[in-house]
Amino acid sequence: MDTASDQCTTFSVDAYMRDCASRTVLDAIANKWTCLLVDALRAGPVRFGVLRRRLDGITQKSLTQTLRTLERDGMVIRTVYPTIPPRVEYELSELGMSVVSLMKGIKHWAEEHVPEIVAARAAFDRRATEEPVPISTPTPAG
Amino acid sequence: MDTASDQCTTFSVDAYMRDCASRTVLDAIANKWTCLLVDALRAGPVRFGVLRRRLDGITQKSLTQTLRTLERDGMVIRTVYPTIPPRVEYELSELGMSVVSLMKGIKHWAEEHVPEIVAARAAFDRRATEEPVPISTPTPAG
DNA sequence: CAGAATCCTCGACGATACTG
DNA sequence: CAGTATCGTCGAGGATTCTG
Repeated sequence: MDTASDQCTTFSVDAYMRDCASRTVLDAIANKWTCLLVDALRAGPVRFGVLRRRLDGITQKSLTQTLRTLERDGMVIRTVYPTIPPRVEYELSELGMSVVSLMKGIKHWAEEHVPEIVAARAAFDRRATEEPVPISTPTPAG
Repeated sequence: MDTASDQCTTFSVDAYMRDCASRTVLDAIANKWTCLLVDALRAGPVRFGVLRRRLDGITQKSLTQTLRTLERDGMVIRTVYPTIPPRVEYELSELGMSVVSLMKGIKHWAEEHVPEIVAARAAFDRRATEEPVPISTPTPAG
């Protein structure tokens, strides 16, 4: 995507996997929980337990993992209050806020075009099911 | 993301997995080859073999699969010319063109912010490595 | 040429149990 | 409360072989 943005020549996979900025972003946000998590953090600092309840169905492991990854990516700030019992708060960094904007763009595109996608899938599956293999349909091609 | 876009209350995972438009889009384009493939199709109709050579490193299986998925999603149009040897051409539909726009937005955000992400990762990893577990470092907090 | 079919690996994610 | 540790599943994607 970066390698051949102007010209469509030959792609180098290795270079792509290393250098393509879009891949980095996609890999960072396309995970199962990342988008929901970022969304759940928009309103401000939240404690771990609250997040877990907010993202109904997430595992502690997945939540910890996703948060850790986002923290490593500089999108989430983790603050530990050394009290008993422990208390940890998570909030979006500036970069994290920017991710919200990015996701807003994706969401906008999605709401505009997902219906077409759904329709296309339905049509495709219908064709695949109904069409009992048109063996001899001599369509006089142009 | 859709379910709780205004209010951050409780998410229903099931509803999210079913209904969230953003998830549909992310799942559709975040695959390993999809972005590169769409990019490789931008210039116009291309034959299978050309695509395979253009996406250096892709397997026939992965290429076929990715193309089939994109076709099912209504983003790619597949045209078969019943000649011998067979000849199949792939091109972007209008929806596919729209995906290019979407990816352009993602790419823009990426080029703007990936450096920060990379830096954050480096800093995080450095901290994790160097810091030899500060067992008894009585830092007079505050 | 443009695939279909098969086998295999590997990482994401869930379930469960334990802890400071 | 906020995790860590361990095990198990499941699907994406690669490698290889075969075909109309």
